[in-house]
This record gives sequence, structure tokens and C-alpha cells, in this order.
Amino acid sequence: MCHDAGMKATLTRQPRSLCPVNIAVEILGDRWTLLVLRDLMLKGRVTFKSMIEAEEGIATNILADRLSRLEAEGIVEKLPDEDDRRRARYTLTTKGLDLAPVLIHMMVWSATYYDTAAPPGEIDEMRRNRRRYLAAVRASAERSGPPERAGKR
Amino acid sequence: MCHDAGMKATLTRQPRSLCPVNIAVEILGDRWTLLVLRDLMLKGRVTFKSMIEAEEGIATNILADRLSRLEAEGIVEKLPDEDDRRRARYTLTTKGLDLAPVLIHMMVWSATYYDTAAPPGEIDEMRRNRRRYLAAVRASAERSGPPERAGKR
DNA sequence: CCGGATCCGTTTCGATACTG
DNA sequence: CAGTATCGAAACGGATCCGG
Repeated sequence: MCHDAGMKATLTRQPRSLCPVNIAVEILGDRWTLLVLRDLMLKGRVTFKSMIEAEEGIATNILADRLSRLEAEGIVEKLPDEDDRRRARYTLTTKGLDLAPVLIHMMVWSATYYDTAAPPGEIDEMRRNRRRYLAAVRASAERSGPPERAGKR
Repeated sequence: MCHDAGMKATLTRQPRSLCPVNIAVEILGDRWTLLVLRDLMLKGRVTFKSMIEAEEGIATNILADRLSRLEAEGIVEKLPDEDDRRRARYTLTTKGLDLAPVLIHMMVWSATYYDTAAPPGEIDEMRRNRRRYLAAVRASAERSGPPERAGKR
């Protein structure tokens, strides 16, 4: 069995309390987890397949591993698609949605200092009206679709 | 100077623009970089030695590598200590300080869902008055010391 | 002493091929 | 379609050395 992808039960963090940055790093500190969260939160990619098709090209075993870790942490929930049983849908829990501010500030920071492919209007919306943008993300997550451009339209 | 980042030969990012989450992940997405930033930003640890002494026990080669990457990105600046020449001081640039919201939201999220060792008052201050907390971080960075507890005391 | 650089064994990651 | 198995590559981390 590939490195503990399957032993989710044993993934329990030590009860001893840590610096909060430390905890976030244990969960988010790798090259893929945040991208998976972005897919779920902002891109409306909620199936294994759609995440595999994302431009970064995550490997199937890595995606499976990250999804199962996130599920073990209670950040995502996996539920079988009602229409198509072999398909699974991954959705963010409230705990997962609460990571939106982290993602958003990362995006704003990146767009401030680097040339990014993000629609400038969207970054502006994040910067200027973060609360409204967050509400839009949340609302879209309820429908498990991609977020509307808050405000605009 | 402080901002022509990314010109380190080994670290050249592709000029093609990426999803902003992607950029943040390339820079921050590993097990140590965020902890180093925390030391610089929140713990007042600005020397190599003091970071080595942090509880997590980063290895000297890893710390040296992360600091040089952060320097190459224009996130930290290295300058020799005026009093003691063999000692070096690492300080955050403006670009680095602009990552404070990311760190802070990570801490708030972690403290919300896990048992952490953070002083609850500090987390509350972050949650309730993030702007003031940010100002305190910024001000303390100017002095290169640990941030005061904004407001309280 | 301090801030690293280098070497090297070990752990973890991740691309590809494969399977239920 | 949604994962596993395999195996090479990369990252990690301990020890050690070194210039200032």
C-alpha cells in the first residue's frame, strides 16, 4: 500500500497542542493540497476526474492521497453521485470552507507581486470586497458549482 | 534590492502566468517555509541561530535553503548585524510582510478547529480586529522584534 | 561561537502503468 | 472512472566540516 494513503485512521495528530501555524502546515504544507482546495472551492471541480484534468497535472495516486487526508481531517466530504454510482463527489465541509480566507489572501498576494493568469476583475473584487466575495464562494459551494463573480453582472 | 525577486538562477519561475494559488504554492508549499515566516513575522526570531532553536527543530541545511529562497523571492532581506559581524539578521520586506494575512488566517483557522498552543487572547485579537493586529505586526517588524499584543495590556 | 556548505543514508513524493 | 502498485526522483535530516 502506497505510503499511508489508506491508513487514514492512524493519521490522527498528536493531542499535544502545537503552534497554530504548525497545524496548518501539517495539513496544507505540500505542493498539492492547496491546489485541490482551490479546485473544490473556486473552480467547481468536485469529481476525481475533473481534478485530474486540471492544468497542473496531479498524479492519480497523489490526488487520491490528498483527498483521503482532507477527508480524514473533516475538510472534505466524499459522497457517491446519486445519478452515477461509480462517480464520487467531493464537497467542502464548513471547516473546509473556512479555509477560503487563506486561499483568497494567497491569491491577492500572488496577484500583487507576480504576473498571474487570474482575471484582474476577480482579484480586485477579492481585494476590495472580501466579505462579499467570501459570501459568493460559500453560496456557490452550497450548489457545488463554481462561484459566481460576486457583485458583477 | 528588495524586489527584483526570482532572479536566482536555480529558482526561475516560468514567465507564463499561472493561477495565483499556484504561485503561492510554489513559494510557500512545503513543510518549513511558513514556519520560517512565522518566526520572522510573529516570534521575533531574526537570526539563523534563533530559528534553529525553534521547537520544530529545522536542520541547518534546510533553514539555509529556505532563507536563500525567500531572499531570492524578495520576501526576506539579509543584512549583517552591525554590532556583531558574524551574526546576520533576516528581516521581512514589504512583500514579505504582505503575507501576514495569510499566516493570520491560517492561525485563526487552526485555533478554531484544533487545540493549539496559541494564547487565546491573541487569536481573539486576530479574529476580532485583524486590521489592528496587522498594524501591530507591521510596527514590530520595523523594530525587528516580536509583535506587541495590540490593544491589550 | 555563528552561519552556513557538503556528504550521505532515509523518508517521502510523484509519474507511469496497471486494475476492479 | 476511481483509484492502487511500482519504482525512480526528490526532499529531508543528521553529522561533520569550514571560513570569518
